[in-house]
Amino acid sequence: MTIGLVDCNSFYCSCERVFKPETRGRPIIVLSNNDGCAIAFSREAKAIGFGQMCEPFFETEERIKKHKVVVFSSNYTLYDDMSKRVMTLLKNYTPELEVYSVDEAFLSLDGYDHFDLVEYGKKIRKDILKITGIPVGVGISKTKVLSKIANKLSKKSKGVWVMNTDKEIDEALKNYPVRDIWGIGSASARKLNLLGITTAYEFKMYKNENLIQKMLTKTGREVQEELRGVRCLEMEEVEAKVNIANTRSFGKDTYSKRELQEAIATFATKCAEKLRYQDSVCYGLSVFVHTNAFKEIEQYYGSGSFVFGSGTSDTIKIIKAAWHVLDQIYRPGFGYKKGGVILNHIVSKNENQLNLFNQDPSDNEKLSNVIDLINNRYGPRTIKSAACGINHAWKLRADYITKRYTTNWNEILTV
DNA sequence: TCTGGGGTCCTAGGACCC
DNA sequence: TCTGGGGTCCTAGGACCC
Repeated sequence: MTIGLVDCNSFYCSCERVFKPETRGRPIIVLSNNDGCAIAFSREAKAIGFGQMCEPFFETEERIKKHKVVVFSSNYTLYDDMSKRVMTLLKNYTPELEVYSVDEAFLSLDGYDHFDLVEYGKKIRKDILKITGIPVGVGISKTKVLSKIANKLSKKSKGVWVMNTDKEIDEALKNYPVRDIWGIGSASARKLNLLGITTAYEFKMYKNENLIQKMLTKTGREVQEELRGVRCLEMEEVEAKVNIANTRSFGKDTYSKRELQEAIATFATKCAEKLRYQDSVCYGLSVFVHTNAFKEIEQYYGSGSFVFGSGTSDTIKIIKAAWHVLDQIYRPGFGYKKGGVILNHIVSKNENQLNLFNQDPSDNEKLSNVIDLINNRYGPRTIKSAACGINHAWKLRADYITKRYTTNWNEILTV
């Protein structure tokens, strides 16, 4: 019974660093969409006091200058591609890989007990670094929750941490704050503190399981069992998404309905592409727009939803529905700062039920598929609905964006 | 005065994650 | 001037059914 967790160190920063080797050893931060706030920090940046998730960028500019921090806008095209490379390599080290997020994956290592797991972890690290340029940490233990902890401890040693005996595990848990356990957030940590529990070890040993179930629900109870080495969270197949969203802050306050329509159409298009990519259809969507919550002005938050007669993944249909909702929620006079489209009630294309009373033949699957093909070959948005507009006055800021070195021939690295 | 019992389905909201 | 985005799971409670 062994599970490994491989996690890329400061992933976004590391991706940028691969193509800018001159930034080695220098503090790096990566900004969120719209250059709004800091979301990723290199080790050097953490060492000089950065690291607070979502700290507003403009409030840190002084410190950034002072420490000569290298700043990047986020470049998700690059990060996604680098992520795929890392994950593809990781498949070589396990019969079963669960990609948990863009920068981490669980490896089933059942039956590897006779291996020298520390050496195995070191090999994984070395190979990934050599081939992709991304440094990773490897944690190995009995359950997912424990391997998460092992992974965190790996960052403070040489990148690999294995704990498989009860002694090794208890020793680690005694110094591990309950708040830092995977699955225990601030609300649960507060409740556990009330019971006098502050370390992972105390949580593991706490005997009143019924109370834990009551206070932290099933989720919290499973975490407790996992700390005890009992597997509750299995390796999972990566399943199709149940909700698909595309939401953005606008670069400026937006008053014009026309501009909102363009933004909403763009979000809807993006959602529909993701939907088709996973061979699904949706039965409903919701749309929201709201004013700038940070300003002391009259606020308005509008949202509404739409239900389709039968499942669809047709971009045109989805845009029309989203606009219909926008018509209902738009109030003139407000400066909108944020908006989004969320698709829900998603099922596999094969399970789509046609509606007896509403057999809509306009669902143009072929058209959407051809558009996808063209956009895949010639670049995103080569062809799009005119509804999305051209100028994108609402567009976000990205003043420090790097090139798409690995996915676009025109932006390939020059040496 | 007193008001059954056993279900299912859906949704909103909380909590958590990266 | 400026404040991110995209997900999952669980539970309680309402609506509804027989």
